[in-house]
Amino acid sequence: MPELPEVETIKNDLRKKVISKKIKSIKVILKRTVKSNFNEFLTNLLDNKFISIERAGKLLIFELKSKEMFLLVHLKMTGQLIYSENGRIIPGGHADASTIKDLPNKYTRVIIEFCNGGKLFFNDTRTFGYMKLVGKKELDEIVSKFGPEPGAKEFNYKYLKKLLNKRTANIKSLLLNQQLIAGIGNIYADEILFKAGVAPERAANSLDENEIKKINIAAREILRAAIKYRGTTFNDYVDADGNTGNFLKKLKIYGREGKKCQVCGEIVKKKKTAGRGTHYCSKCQS
DNA sequence: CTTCTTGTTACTGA
DNA sequence: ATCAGTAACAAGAA
Repeated sequence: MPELPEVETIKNDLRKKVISKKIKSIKVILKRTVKSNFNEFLTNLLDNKFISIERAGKLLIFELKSKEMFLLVHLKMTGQLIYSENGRIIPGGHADASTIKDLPNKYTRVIIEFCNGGKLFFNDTRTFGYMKLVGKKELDEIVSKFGPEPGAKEFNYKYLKKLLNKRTANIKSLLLNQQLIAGIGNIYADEILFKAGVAPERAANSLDENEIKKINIAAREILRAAIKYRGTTFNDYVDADGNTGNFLKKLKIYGREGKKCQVCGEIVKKKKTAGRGTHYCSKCQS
């Protein structure tokens, strides 16, 4: 489940690999993955090059050199973007062994080939992810809908307080709302609330100053640490070299249902909140 | 066989 | 406007 730290890792990896390389060919294996007009998609990308890669929440934005066009890539739950040269994955200089053996594989939906022979594989088991070409105006509309990211200056106590004050919804659903805060998904929402000591079902407007501050700080710290560890691989996530992330072993609550809480020893529980599987410690979180 | 998994959008009824 | 719940999308794991 790529969330902000995973998409950030891929972005940083790909910047070193595909910027300024001329696009030689595009192979669209599953048409439905490409949300743009098919011929437009091809003609705008061919012989073009990416000049920058940015990220808004969980959305990747590849800026194209000509025509002020942008390639958007959303990985949704199972999407992967893996770059390889000469059929081999180029190690990015970090420890974990690659989990990807064969490329393309049965889940490869799009291949972008560059003039140096390098290929960018878009794999996606469940095919919810997409690629889409947009102009500047449409890009701005999309990006303007995202709330501030936990790492941004605007994401401070004042912002959070104002946001939560007037809302009765449970805090977890608001952490997951990309229009309010961009980049948090199910794994990090649970981790943030555990670290903050706040129960996921608490009504946002019932949180006191101290709890809001704790959530604010926990969000910043957990996402920063997860980026440092190159993200969490729970199921499908790999970085641009096909390597798994290293934050899984740092998770304190997500996926630990039935195990002992690492802080107090209570059994970690799981239930559905905000429509998602939600892990929590009934002793540490209230 | 059923149930569960999740990012996002859409829809319902409150 | 906000909210909780659900479906949809899809494919695999358990």
